[in-house]
Amino acid sequence: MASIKDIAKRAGVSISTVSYALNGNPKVTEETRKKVLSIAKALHYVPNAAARSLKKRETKIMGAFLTSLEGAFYGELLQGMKEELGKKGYDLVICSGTQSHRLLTEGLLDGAIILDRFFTDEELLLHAERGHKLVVLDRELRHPHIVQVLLDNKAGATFAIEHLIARGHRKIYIVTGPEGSFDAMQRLQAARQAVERNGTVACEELQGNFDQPSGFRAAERIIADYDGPVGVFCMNDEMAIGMYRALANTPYRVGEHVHIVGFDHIDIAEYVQPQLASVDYSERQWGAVAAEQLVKLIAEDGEADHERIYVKLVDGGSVGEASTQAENAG
Amino acid sequence: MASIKDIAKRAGVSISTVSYALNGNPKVTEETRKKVLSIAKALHYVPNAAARSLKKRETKIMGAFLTSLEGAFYGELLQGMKEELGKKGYDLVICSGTQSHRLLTEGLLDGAIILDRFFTDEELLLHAERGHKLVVLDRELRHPHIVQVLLDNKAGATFAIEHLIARGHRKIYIVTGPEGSFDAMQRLQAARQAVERNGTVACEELQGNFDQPSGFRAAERIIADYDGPVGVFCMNDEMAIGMYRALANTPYRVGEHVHIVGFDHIDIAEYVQPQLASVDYSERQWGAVAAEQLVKLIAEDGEADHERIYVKLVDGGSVGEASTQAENAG
DNA sequence: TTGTATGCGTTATCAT
DNA sequence: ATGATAACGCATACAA
Repeated sequence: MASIKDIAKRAGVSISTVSYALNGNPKVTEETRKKVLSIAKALHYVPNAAARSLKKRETKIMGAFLTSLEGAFYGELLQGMKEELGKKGYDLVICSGTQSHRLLTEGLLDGAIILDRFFTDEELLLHAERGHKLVVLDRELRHPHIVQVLLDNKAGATFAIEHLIARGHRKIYIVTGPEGSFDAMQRLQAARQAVERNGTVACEELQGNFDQPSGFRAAERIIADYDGPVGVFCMNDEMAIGMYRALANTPYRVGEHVHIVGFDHIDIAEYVQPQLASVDYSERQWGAVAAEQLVKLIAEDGEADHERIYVKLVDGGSVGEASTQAENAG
Repeated sequence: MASIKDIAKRAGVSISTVSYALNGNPKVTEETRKKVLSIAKALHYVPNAAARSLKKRETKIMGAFLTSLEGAFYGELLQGMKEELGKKGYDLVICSGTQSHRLLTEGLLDGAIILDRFFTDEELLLHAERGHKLVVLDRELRHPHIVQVLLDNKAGATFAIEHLIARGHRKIYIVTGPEGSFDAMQRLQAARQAVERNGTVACEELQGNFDQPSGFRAAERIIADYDGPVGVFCMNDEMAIGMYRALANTPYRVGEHVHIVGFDHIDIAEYVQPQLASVDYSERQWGAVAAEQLVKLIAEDGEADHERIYVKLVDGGSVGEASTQAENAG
């Protein structure tokens, strides 16, 4: 509650002298500087963020916007952002839900990283148009104040399909992501191309939406039509896990009857039996790169570049050779 | 960038009229109100958070402080907070790291929920003393401006130990949590009591710190001394998972030679084989209750109550009957 | 080296 | 019903 005014009174100087002393301005005497600082400490003085940012027109706070707080997925990503931003003197806050979009527009944030389908492109472009800086992780958006740091979805999906084909699978299911998802769209497009490049593969698409229940339902569909080993590309690991759960109650075995590749290589992928083959990338790096570009965008005003985060396939027992022995389950 | 001043100019009225119109003050004519609103929309007017909170001395933003952004643990908890706060007109931001503690002190937040061992008690008490409101989830702290919403750790630990004893185990290990952790301390204390209440049980404590590697190391210790089936209470699930990993490379089997109970009932607990018995509670409810109390504390100034979150034991194959057949592994 | 004065955008009090 | 004005806490250009 103590303000520079209170300090000024106690120190017998003016508020500007206090301000100078507090901000290390060399104009002030070492003596008065010390006096002011000691009084400030005694009064537990803390600068008021609202007043300072009203004046300086910056907050030194960046925001990360997520579609949801749930799921094991974002920890490393956020950690990567936080560390990188911390080095540059920024704090990071995580926001979620359309209600919190106001934090962006009301000027509480110096910049933001977006991984949130609840933002419309129009909303983001309007915000950029008003002079604010953004990094988008989940869409392609061209604007001088926006930089994209995108996963290499196409490479990942291609790896996944090619892995299944290399293991001899000629019947492949693709379990897709939710309608609005940019990642899902890119993965689907690349997966289709990979299938088509190989004329002999039969491919069927099942609608999913990145959560476990949708993977569970997809598995039920696959079982209903089962007449021999199949490959499945689940466009994320959550759905693959849902599929494991569904198959656990049946005579069908992962890696034997149903061969699964996921995407994201989340922690659980390492613990399920058999281990889930999945497309992997460094979440931490993704976050760090995004943060780095955002700071650049703000500091150098427009000199930041779009970036791509590379992926690789991590093998696992969830994909075996397509063999005719497995035609009958159990 | 447009301010009420700009709107006033365009509308040919004073800034106070604009302010009234924008805030729905009935003193202003319906006609001018409409004009002001339409101009505001045309100018993409957004109120400036810094100016408003400088004046009103509130931000309508609450903060949740976490020790780390990593780990699958906090999703539901935060969701519970966000939903509850949203209903009451508050936004929630998630913060982590000592650097971000400034957001608290600088008045950017109307209140905060603390689950972060990097805060010292002194720091929190000082903050409360300055008039701010806090809910703590990870310590006991008595102050008129602080309310506690704590897990019933003692009941949980007691359940865990009693479960092992009920299954016939007479040799029990307790894998503890990190030094500073309030939850760990409470669990340990209750576990010791539960053991002592039953005179015939041999008990040994192994130091852990809530992460997987420490569970892994504890398992190695247990194996080294193995001479018959043992019960293990891992004070959280992460360490239990680490133990699973360690045992996977040995002839010892979970639920046969080493019988494990965890705490938190995290998602992975359902996917490991055999399923991990663990102390469960509703994260979502925990978050919602914390949020509710925080709002109360701010609105009614001191009329909020300390709350306790109840727990229950979820059984799993990780604990079987203590049987002498299992004395020799493999 | 220090003090005075102004303005950031808003709300709110007091006139008119 | 509307306008002029002060105040919130801080930074800073300018005066002394």
